[in-house]
Amino acid sequence: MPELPEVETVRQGLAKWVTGRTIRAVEVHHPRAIRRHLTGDAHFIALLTGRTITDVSRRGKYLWFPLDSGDAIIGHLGMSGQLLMQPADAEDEKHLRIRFTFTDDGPQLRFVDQRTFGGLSVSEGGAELPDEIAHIARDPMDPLFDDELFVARLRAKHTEIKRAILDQTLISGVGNIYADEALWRAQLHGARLTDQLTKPAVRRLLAHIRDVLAEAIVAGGTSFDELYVNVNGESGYFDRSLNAYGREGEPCHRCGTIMRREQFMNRSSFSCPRCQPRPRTIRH
DNA sequence: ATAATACCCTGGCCGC
DNA sequence: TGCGGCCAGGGTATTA
Repeated sequence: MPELPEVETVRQGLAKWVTGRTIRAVEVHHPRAIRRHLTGDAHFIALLTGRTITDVSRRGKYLWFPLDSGDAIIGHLGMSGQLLMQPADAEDEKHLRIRFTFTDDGPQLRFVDQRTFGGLSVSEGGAELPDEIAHIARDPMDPLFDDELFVARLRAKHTEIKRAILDQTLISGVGNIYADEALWRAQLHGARLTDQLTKPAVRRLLAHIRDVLAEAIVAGGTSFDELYVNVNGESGYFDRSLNAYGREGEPCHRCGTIMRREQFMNRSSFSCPRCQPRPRTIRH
C-alpha cells in the first residue's frame, strides 16, 4: 500500500531514470487508468507526445512530472499502482495500463495497476503545482510544512485523531499503516478526540509521524507482497520494523501486552491495549 | 459549514 | 475443486 515513503522511493527512482528524456509515444491500455483526464485518451496522448520530462515532484501520495510544455503528468498509485522502468523487450505485465516510450529507445516507463484505484492525467499548466492537487496539504517532509498551523487546525476539528491524520487536506502522505505506527509511538488510541488533545501531545504525535516516515524512506518503504515495489521491481523492507500494523495477537514491542485489532473507519486498526487505552469518553 | 459514509476494483484467502 | 464471501484501502462524491 503506497503511502508517502513508498511514493517517495518511487519518485527518487523515477527522477533518476526519466528526467531529461523525451516521450516518443504513449499507449493507453485501460481507460480507467486515465479516468481523471476528463478530455479523453486522444487528448492525453497529444499533450504528451514529443514532450520532455524535466523533473519528478511529490506532495503526499501524489506524484507529478513537470514537462517542457509547462504541463505536468499527475500520478497516483492508489492501492496497487506501480511505475516501473522496463527494457523494451520485457514482456507486458498482466495489468499493464499505460506505456511510455522515449526517443532515446532506452527503458520504457510502465504504469501497472491491478486494482485500478490509481491513475495518470495531464494537468495543463501544472508544472509548478497542478491545480488538481492544490487542495492536498503539504506533507510533513516538506520544508514549508507549518507545524503550528497543523497543530491548531487539528485541535480545531471535532473528530477522532486517526481520522484527522488520514485527512489529506490537513496533513498528507499518511495512510493506514503509518497512522497506526505513529499512534503506537505516541501511545495514543486512534479514537482519541482531536479537540481534547493538548498542543504538546499533538506536537509529539507529529514528531513521531515524521520519524516513522523518515525511517521508512531509508528502508525503501513497506512491502507485504508484490503490490508495492520500486521502479526496478524491488521490495522495501520497513515491514520488518513495524510495531503496530498487522501485529494482532503478537506481544507489544514496548510492554509485551498482546496487540489487538479493531474495526475503525471500515478498516483494521492495530494497537496495544495497555499503551494505547481506548478513551473513556463517549463520542457525541 | 463540517463530519461521516458509500463507492470503486481485483485477486488472494477462507470455509463449506 | 469450486464457489461465495470477505478483505485490503486512497480519494472523492454523496449524505447527514
